Amino acid sequence: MDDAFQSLEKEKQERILNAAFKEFSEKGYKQASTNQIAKDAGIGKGTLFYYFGNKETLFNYLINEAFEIAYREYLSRIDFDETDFFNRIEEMSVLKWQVYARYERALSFMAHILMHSENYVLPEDLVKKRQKAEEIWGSLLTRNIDFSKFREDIPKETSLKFIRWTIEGFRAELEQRFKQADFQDYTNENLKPFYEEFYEHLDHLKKIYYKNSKGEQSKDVE
Amino acid sequence: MDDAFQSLEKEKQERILNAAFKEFSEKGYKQASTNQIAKDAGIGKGTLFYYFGNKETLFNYLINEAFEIAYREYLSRIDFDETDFFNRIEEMSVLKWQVYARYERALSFMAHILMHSENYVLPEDLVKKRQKAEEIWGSLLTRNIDFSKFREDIPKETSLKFIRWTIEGFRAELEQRFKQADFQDYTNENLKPFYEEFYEHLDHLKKIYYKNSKGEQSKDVE
DNA sequence: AAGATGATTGACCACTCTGGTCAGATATGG
DNA sequence: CCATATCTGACCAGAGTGGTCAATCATCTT
Repeated sequence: MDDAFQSLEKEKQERILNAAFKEFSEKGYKQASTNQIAKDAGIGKGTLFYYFGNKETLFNYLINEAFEIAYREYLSRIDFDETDFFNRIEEMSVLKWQVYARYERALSFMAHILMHSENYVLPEDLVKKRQKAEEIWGSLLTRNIDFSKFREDIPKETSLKFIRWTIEGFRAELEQRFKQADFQDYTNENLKPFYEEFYEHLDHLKKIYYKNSKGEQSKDVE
Repeated sequence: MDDAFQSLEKEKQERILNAAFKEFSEKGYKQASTNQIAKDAGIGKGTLFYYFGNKETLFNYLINEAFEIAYREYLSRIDFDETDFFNRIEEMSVLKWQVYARYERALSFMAHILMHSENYVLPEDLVKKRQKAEEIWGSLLTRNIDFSKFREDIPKETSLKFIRWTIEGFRAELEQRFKQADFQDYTNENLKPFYEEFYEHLDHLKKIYYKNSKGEQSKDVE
């Protein structure tokens, strides 16, 4: 059959895709080994080519799949009716962690190809998808946000960048910590302390970048 | 001679080291190709092995060299008598850019091996150097800093992290912009607009994270 | 039970690239 | 002119590459 791969049990599909996501995002297109992918997925090398024909087709399939996931599970779910900046960013972060827990490999793969986009020529039908995704992506933190709450003595765009960078820094630190501690089990239960840390940070950021309408700032000396 | 490499003109040494730095930091130890390094350095493959004997020795030489540079050109030059946090961070950043302009490849290489330290076993004499470097590194933004200037309503460690993350975010954005614009010429003249942007950011951060002794914050509405 | 068809495999292919060697060429200095 | 140090790329065995295919296995139909 032509789409033998589609007819597989979902679990097997996922095993194969994850193996491929992993290999490609770790080594890039050229250095990635189809042998390794097959071995990692627990199937024969011939089977892999039976499904996808050749390396390039597999790669394009992965790109499409990753974009599909990112859109379906993340971008399309943002609630643009939420106008408070910090509520929006909280919603985004929580959603992102959930997606990451479930589709870590796919998202790492996407991050890789976005980061090294110079090296890859996307097939035409994917270019549009990419543009649309980037458009939404870029508007996540700005569309329909109530910026009147922000302090006035710093340009709004600057505040926005600073907040984004701060949260990205926190995310990177978490990733580091997870890696170091061999963190595996991304259940909500296990993540609880990190969520609390995150909310604490959000509170501080709000204190910093929102207007201080109550004038609390001046209780200086301890 | 045994240290034929040391007797070369500095320029040739540097060409070879840079080629090696580049290859190793892009591909990692195993995937890096000695052929590529030789070609990139503009010397015969035999010559490379004449100098270093084998791949591993070359690699260890590079690690040592990178640490040497980081210490000599950066860590040892920080002025710990400067107690103002933002002056300290400004000094560090400027110094880092200078070093980066001159030793980009070596620093990227060091970043790579620090990032993937799980994969590499350092030779014993380097472990000590690494520890010492990390010790200094970790104290750059804390030792002999006057923390009484910071606002009191946010934990000092939190403020510190936030500032670090913000500046790291700015640095990452600059790197991105440079890459996109094929920026090559790291002369002070060319960097000027970016310096100005940086100082502006520093001012804003100071306004944000230092105590607001003059109570300026409340000039709200535009 | 026999046959047919699709799914799966790994040995195999031609080819590229690997780290490393070494006989010979070239440069240097006495 | 020799001796010694420097430098080279053809060459090596081995590993790994993407891709093929005859053979096996599994499932279903008749």
